[in-house]
Amino acid sequence: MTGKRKTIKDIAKESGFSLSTVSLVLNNHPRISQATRDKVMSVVKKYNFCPNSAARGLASKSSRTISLVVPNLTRVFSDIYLGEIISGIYERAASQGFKVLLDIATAQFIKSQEYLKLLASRRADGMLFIASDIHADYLSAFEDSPYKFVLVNHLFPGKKLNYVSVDYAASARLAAEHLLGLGHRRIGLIAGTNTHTGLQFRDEFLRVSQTWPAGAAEVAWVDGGEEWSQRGGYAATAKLAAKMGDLTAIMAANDRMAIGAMRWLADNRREVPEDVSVMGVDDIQLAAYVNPGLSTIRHDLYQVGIESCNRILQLIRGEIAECSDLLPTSLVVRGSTARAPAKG
Amino acid sequence: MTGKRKTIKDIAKESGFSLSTVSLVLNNHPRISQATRDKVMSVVKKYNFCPNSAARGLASKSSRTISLVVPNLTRVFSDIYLGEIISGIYERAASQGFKVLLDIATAQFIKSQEYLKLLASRRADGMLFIASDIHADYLSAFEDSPYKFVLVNHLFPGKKLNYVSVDYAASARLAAEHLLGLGHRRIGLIAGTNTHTGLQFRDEFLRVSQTWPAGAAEVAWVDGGEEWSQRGGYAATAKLAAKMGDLTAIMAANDRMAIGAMRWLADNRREVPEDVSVMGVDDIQLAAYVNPGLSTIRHDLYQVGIESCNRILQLIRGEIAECSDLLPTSLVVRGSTARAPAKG
DNA sequence: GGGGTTGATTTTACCGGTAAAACAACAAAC
DNA sequence: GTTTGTTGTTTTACCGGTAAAATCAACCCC
Repeated sequence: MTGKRKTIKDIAKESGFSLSTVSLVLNNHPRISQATRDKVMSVVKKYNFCPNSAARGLASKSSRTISLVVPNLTRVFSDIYLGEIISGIYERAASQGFKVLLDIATAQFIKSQEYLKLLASRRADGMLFIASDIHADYLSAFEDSPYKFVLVNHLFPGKKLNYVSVDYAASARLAAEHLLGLGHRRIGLIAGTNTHTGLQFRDEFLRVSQTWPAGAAEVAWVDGGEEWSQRGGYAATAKLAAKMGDLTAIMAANDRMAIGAMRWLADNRREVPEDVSVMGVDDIQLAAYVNPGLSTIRHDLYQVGIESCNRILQLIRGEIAECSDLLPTSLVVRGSTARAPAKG
Repeated sequence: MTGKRKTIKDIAKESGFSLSTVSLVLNNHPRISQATRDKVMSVVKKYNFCPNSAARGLASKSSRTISLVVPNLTRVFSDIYLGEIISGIYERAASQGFKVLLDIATAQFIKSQEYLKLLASRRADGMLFIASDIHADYLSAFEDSPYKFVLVNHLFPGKKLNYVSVDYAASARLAAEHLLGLGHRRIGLIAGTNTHTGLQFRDEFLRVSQTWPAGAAEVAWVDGGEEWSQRGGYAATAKLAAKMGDLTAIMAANDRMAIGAMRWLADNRREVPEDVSVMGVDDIQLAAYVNPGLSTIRHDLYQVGIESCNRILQLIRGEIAECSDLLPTSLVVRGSTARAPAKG
C-alpha cells in the first residue's frame, strides 16, 4: 500500500523510457508516438501516479492557479451575486486546468499586502478581484505592475486596472427609458454609492431622466446603504416618500433593495404598480417570485464570471496586454411597472 | 523595476550570509541572532523579496494549502450556511499561514477523481468537504487512506470518515422538548432526507416525540425537498395540512423551510403562533426579522468552520489521527411558538 | 588546558519535475 | 549519395528553495 510515493523517475524506470519522455507523455506533447504513450500510461495507471505539482510549478514557472478575492462581508455569500460569478469563474478555470485559490479581503489580508505576496511568490499566476468598493485604493499597486490582475464586475475610473463588468450605464439607460416611456416624471432613485458602478448607474440614470426629449423627469435620490439589502431598500423608500410624496416610480440599484421598497409600499398602502411602479437591477431568482413580479435589468453574472476568467487566462498567457470589457444587459418587464397614474 | 526576479540566492549574496541562513530567517527559525535577522530582513525588504512557493513546497513537502470542496448547487452560495462556514475556515487557515483552494463538487470533479488527484499531487495537504449528501459514496476512497480529510457539518454513519458537525440529534431533542413542553401533541415535521444529518434529525425528533413521558405525540412527516428552501417548505406545509389537518405545530429542518411554512400558513389564514406554532433550525439572520420572530435551534456554523479547519490542520501535522466532533446547539425562543391551543 | 556544551552559521544533499537543445534514424529532395 | 527535414526520444541544465548534518567559535567547568 504505502511504499515510497512514486515519482516520475520510477515511472520512467519501469516503463523503460527516459525521464523526459514520461514528462512529455504526461503533458500530452504531440511528438510522442501512440505506442510509447500507451506503455507509459499503463504504468502511470498501475500506480495511480500523479505528478507533484510543486515540482511541476517550480520547473514550469507556473502554478496554474488563479487567486480569487472576494469581499469581506460574511453576508455577501448570501448574495446570489457571488454564487453566480464564482460558478462561472470556477467552471472556466477548471476547464483550462487551472485551480482557484480563495481569499477574503479582510483587513488583515489588505494590511499585510497578501494580494501582492500571492503573486510575488508565484502561488498564483493571476488575480481576480470581486466587488471592491470605492475605497480600495490599495489596488493602485496593480497599475503598471507586471502582475496579472482583473477586476470582476467593478471598475475604477481613472485607474489603469483591467476589468470585466456588466455595463451599469447601459443598464441605467434601459431602466430610465422604460420608466420614462411609461410616462413617469417624478421618480425616486435608491442608489448604491459605495461602488463606482453604483455611481455610474446613478449618474447615467439622472442624466437620461433630466434630458428626456418628451419632457425631463424630476428624480429624487437617496442612498440605499452599504449592503444593498432589502432592509436598506425599505428604509430608503421611507426617506424617498418623505422627500417626494407624489412620486410615481421607484428605481432601485438592485433587486434586493427594490423588493425592500415594494415591502415598504405594501406596508404603507400604496399599490404596485397602480400607485407606484418599482424597478430593480440584476434579475435575481427571487425577482420572478415576488408579487407582482419585479421588472428589472438582467445582469448575467455567470457570464461575467466566465469572461473574467477568460481574460485573466489570456493575460497570463500573454495573449492580451489589458482588458476593459463591458457586458450587455437587458430589460425584463414584469408586473411591477406600469403607466404612470394620471395626475390626481 | 524589472530585472530578474530576485531569489533567495540574491538575498544571500547581498546580505553576505549563506543561502540557508536566509532561509532560516525567512522561516523564523529561533537559532538565528537578532543582528543577522535584521541584516537579512533589510535586504528582503529592499527588494520586496517573496520566496517562491513552488520551490518551498517542493523542498518542504508541504503546500500549506487546504482544499475546500463545496456542493455543486449554484444557489447554495445564496445560503448563509456556506458563508459562515467558509468564513470560519478561511479565518483559521489564514491565521496558520495556510491557503484555501476552492473546488466545486461538479459531476466532472467527481468523475475525474479530482478530489484524489488534488491530494496525490500534493497540491493540497488536506481536504475539507462541505455538504455531501447521502449519495456521496465516492468518499469511501478516503477511508483508511493516507490522505487528510474531514467532512464539514456532515457525517456518514458506517463510514470511517473524520467529521466536525453540529449535533443534529441534540438539536432534534431540544426542538422536540420545546414543542412537547408547550403541549403540542399533533406535530407536522418537514424533514430533509438527502443528508445523513437530516435523517438523524428526523429520527431523533420522532423518537423523542413518541416516547415523551407526559404523553406521546403524533408526528406526520413529509420531505421538504432537496434544496431545503423556502419554496420547498411552502409546498411541504400544504402536504402536511392535507395529511394532518389539525396539527398544532410545524417543525422544519431548517429556517428557510420554516419561513416557507409560515408563509403558507399566512396565505391560508392560520395564525402563528395562535393556531400553529412554527419552529426552524439554524438561526439564520432572517429568523429574527420575520413576523413573528422564528423560534429555532441555533447552529453556530462559523464555529463549525473554525473547528473543521483546526482539525484538518491537526491531522496534517500528525497531532491527531482521526476526529469525530459534534458541536453543541441551543434553543432560541421567539414569537413563532406558543402553548398548543386548547382542543376545539 | 583538554573536553563537553551551546549557539550561530554553513555545507551538502536533495525535493520532483520541465523544456531547450541534442541526437538518432529514417524519409524525401536534389 | 550527400543534403535537408521529420519524427520520436534522450541529454542536460536548471527551477528556487528546505533541512539534516557538519562546522566553527565561544563559553564553561573542573
